[in-house]
Amino acid sequence: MTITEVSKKYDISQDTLRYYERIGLIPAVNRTKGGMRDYSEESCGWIELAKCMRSAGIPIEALIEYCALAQQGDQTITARKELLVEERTKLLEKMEDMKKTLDKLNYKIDIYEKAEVSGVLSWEKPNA
Amino acid sequence: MTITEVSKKYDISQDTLRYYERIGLIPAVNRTKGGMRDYSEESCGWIELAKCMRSAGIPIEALIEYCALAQQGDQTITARKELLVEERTKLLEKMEDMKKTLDKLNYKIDIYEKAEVSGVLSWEKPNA
DNA sequence: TTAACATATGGAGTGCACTCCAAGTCAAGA
DNA sequence: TCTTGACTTGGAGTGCACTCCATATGTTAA
Repeated sequence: MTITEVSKKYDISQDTLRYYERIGLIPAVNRTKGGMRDYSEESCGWIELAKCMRSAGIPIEALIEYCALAQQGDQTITARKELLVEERTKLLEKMEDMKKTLDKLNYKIDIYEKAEVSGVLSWEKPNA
Repeated sequence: MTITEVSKKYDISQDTLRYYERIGLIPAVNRTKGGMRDYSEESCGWIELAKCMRSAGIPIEALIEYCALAQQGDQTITARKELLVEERTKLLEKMEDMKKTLDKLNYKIDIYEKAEVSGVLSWEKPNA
């Protein structure tokens, strides 16, 4: 696959794809004789993984380390697992924060909806 | 309350507290005759709200707009509600992304745990 | 009063994650 | 072959959200 195809398939800019490869967030991509990138099935797998992890805010640093470990073979299985467990813990914490914020948002939206009917907001607490 | 007290109470740096006020993410804080900040109960409510919203990644821009609207009185109730609804939608989308990532993380961790026992990882798919 | 410390301001600097650009190379159709 | 457009690299620039700094002024205990 060309970079244009991969870019469209995963909705990631070509600049970002090149950037990810340059910093080692994904392993080096195969090239044609001319030097153009030719994404294999496996490269696409890495792109998909990168997109998924980044969409959840997993830091670039952690993903670079994961990629480096993965390229060192089976003796890094434990290290990789620990890295993922650590990121999972952080992710769970973030999700809890977001749940709390969601509750607050729901509460405030509810108040505003009632206020739209009654016309006043005097009973709103700023920190509710 | 002094800025030091508020900083400790909400675990936000004094720099960040001043920054939030300067950019209008919270309304102006009362001052003593000498010009020092004297946080009221209401100011603390705003700080708490800011902390909660920011911890979920709600962008600064949106919070500045919300704060500006809130200071204009009851005629901005609908606008404020719409702003919150929009942010809630984005938050929900982010939470879904995170859920997907969590599932993938769980799946991969599970694979690594099994591999630790069997000693090989040959059956791992990169994009699983 | 005076030393020591807290707080004020405006502006510069940082870290992260892209994103854009210039200059050159490769590839495919007329 | 020539033109057009896709692709290459290294490096500079951007946007967001702080974070730090220098200098000055306020506050408090001795």
